[in-house]
Amino acid sequence: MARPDILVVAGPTAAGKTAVSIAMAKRYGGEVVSCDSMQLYKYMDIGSAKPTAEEMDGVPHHMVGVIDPREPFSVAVYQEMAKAAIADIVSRGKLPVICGGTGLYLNALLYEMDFGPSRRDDAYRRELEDFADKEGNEALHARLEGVDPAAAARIHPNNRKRVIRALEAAELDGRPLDAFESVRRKSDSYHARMLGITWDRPTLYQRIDDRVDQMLADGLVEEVRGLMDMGFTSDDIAMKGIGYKELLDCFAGLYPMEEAVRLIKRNTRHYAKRQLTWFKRYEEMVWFNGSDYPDTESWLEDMYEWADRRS
RNA sequence: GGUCCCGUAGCCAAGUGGUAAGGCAGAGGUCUGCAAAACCUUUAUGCGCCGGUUCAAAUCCGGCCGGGACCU
Repeated sequence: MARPDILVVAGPTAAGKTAVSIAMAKRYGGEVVSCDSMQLYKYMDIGSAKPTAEEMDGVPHHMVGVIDPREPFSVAVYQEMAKAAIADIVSRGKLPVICGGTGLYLNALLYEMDFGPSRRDDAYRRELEDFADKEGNEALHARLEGVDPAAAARIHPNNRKRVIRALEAAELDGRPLDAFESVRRKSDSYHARMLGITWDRPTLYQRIDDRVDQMLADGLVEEVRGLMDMGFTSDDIAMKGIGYKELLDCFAGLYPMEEAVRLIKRNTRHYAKRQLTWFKRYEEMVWFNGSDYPDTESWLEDMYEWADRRS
């Protein structure tokens, strides 16, 4: 049985992944599998820039609005669910179009990442957190050095989250993170064609600013208020998303609305930059820079041509 | 016209004689269970301009330019 082909559309936020992935799905008889850590959640529509029913234009979408923000979620769960969705699409003879903004989640599909049984232990994490508060980051890092020297060498002592996760894996799971490195290779489950979309930096940043303004005009404030009414607080993981956390802090009286908007734009720019750094690592990715084209049509035309050639 | 204060990176800003803190923005990067997260690296041969004093000046002196306050 031939490996199923999948098409990956990746790029920084606000580049236009949604429109491109839907256009691709329509042209090649595909269905979109979202690879986005925020669009997964229910009730968070405007702030996570979910495609509207109108935008979807009849193209089925998977992994969008399927998780309650209260549920614990992780990349391991994403991997399992997304792979099932891809298998389902392939079984129906359709093309899975992975629309990706979350690098780690994309890696979970493209690489042989074995997460094993769930070993997340919040109590243990808290214990390590307390230890670090009292003894310092260096002391925590030294503990890791004792059980998983390779991981300790890779993780900066200040990166407490990672140090704690590595300790959790080594001490609780008995499987040092370093063991995963050996299986860190390209997955042979899929033959992925990688399409990267981007813009010149100033244009991308302008698009981000404009989109944030649009989200506010579309009712982001009301959406966040609604989530607060449902009982969500800034402690909830899903509320750590850009646009949500700033507005929550604003409502809590930490700063005025004007400042919240400024922070949302700035944080989104930072995020876009990190995404770009992540996606640059995919050498097989072919980039299409929207700034090189006079209009969306010619931009898409070039992508179609590339896709036709590679098919 | 006079008196006083201020002028340090794109922005905020410390530094009052010994060879330019820090923060923000920007740029680059890391990445196997919170990833829209977390973390790392990097940014002034230069302190408004010109001259002087000194072994040594962002720091002291003089002049000029620019901004502000007050007085007439």
